[in-house]
Amino acid sequence: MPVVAPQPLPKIASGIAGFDAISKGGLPRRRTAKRALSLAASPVVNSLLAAVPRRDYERLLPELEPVALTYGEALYEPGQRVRHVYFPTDCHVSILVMAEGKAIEVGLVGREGMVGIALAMGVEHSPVRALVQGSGAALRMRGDAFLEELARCTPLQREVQRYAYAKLAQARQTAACNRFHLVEARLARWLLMTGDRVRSDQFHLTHEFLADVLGVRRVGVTNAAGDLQRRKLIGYHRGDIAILDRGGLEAAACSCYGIVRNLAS
Amino acid sequence: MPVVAPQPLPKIASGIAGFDAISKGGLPRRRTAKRALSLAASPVVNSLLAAVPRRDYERLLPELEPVALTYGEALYEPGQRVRHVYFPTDCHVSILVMAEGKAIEVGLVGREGMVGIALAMGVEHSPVRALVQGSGAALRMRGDAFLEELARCTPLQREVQRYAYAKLAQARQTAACNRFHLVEARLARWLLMTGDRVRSDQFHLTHEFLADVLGVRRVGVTNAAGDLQRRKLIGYHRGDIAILDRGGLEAAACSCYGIVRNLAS
DNA sequence: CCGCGTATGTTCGGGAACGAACAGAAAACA
DNA sequence: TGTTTTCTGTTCGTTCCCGAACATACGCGG
Repeated sequence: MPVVAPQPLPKIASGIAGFDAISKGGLPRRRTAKRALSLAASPVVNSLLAAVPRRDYERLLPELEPVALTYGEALYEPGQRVRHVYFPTDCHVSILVMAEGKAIEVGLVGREGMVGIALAMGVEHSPVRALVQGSGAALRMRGDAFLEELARCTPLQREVQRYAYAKLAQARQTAACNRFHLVEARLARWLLMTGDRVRSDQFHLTHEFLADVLGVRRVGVTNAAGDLQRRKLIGYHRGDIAILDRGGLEAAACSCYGIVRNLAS
Repeated sequence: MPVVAPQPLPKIASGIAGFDAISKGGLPRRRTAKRALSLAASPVVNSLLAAVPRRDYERLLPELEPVALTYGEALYEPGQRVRHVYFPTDCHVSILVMAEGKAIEVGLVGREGMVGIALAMGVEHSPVRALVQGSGAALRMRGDAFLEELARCTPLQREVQRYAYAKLAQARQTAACNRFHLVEARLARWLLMTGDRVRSDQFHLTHEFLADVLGVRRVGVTNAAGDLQRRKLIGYHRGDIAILDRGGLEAAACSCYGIVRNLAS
């Protein structure tokens, strides 16, 4: 079976590792992000939460539960009721549409966004699968608490809505991309996007997993990746992928990379 | 050139034709739709507007300008500022993503929705092209007036948000569909969806136009359509398309048809 | 250090769609 | 009426990707 099987529920972070590891990162902060509020003695590293004014944030804080998400964990399954929303702080999550046993990625969420927009838009059941793709920390919140806060806090509402629209635009671009672009270009785009999310040029991903998110055969990934490697754009070894030549990889990727990145604004 | 060239601005309806033609239709009304308010002496036939309570609606009415949209007219071009939102009452509009000279449809809007969600979500410039695909009547509203009303009217806000999420889900499903399904199945789905929008089994569309919305060559459409015709599922003649066997066509279409229809709820 | 699971590489035949080009036929127009 | 435009049908060689199957290589646990 290609995609990792669903697992029980996310475990509580066993040591909030990663939280302070990020704080030194050069994340371009949002306007309201200069507060240094203490959640485990670290600043707010999720862009959406960073939009919440200090006063509101303090009320909201006890509702935010730090969790450690691990590779392969499914946060939502299609048709399931959405009980929690997640704000990644140091991990990223794939949004997958399932069709006839196959899967394909239609969105990617990192610390710039949230998982569970459906709730914010008045929809209680997720039509998609949300799969943790890069292990790490996130903040989890109960659905009803989130909705309450959303109703109360206009800045958060604004940010969430803009983010939701970015997701829409991203999904639309992906629809076009899936139709027009070759596997190799799509692979390159996807590696770049993942690199952006993990803020590193190295990460761990098997061809099998890549085949799933791209909606192609594993062999298709092997060929495309092999070609990229021959051209010294990437290197990999048993799942350890490294971006060697970012510029070259961007040239190999389709224009959708730049378009989607700009959409996220 | 495949897609019809952009045109100036929509003209004002020269005789509000179509408005009363619809009123007898058996549209499944929304819960709040039993009011019989008079806009050109006819009830509200747009589902989103139907969510507006009577009191708010009366204030909103003068802002709604009836316009006649004609086939091929572009309501938005990519990158353009969104000045108006449109509520189709008796027409439908394609949302297209442009990529390298080619186009592909990523959404379809009829009387169940609106064109210009971007504005409602806090985004001022449309990343997509909105092309009138079935001529007919719509209600147009200035962007700022719409935003004002949105802020004031919670029921409208709710409906618009749910609709926006439906659009997101639709775009995602389309992304998967574009990747996995054959031209013939996608064509069948698309004909069914259009039939739903125009509430008829007959409409006018050339192969050339179909090729554009499906993102394939015209020849691809000719072949697929020829096959569907041979199987007596559809009939056509120089752009006049008729669905002959709806059940059969649904069988020929991919499951995305049912999925997307249910999402629209 | 052996074996087995996981990850990657390679091959083969086949099908769907592509780009390009041309032909016929119906409608629109002059 | 004849001419032009629009719409549809058909062909050809090519490319990309598919499904299936098999071969190798690494690394962990016994």
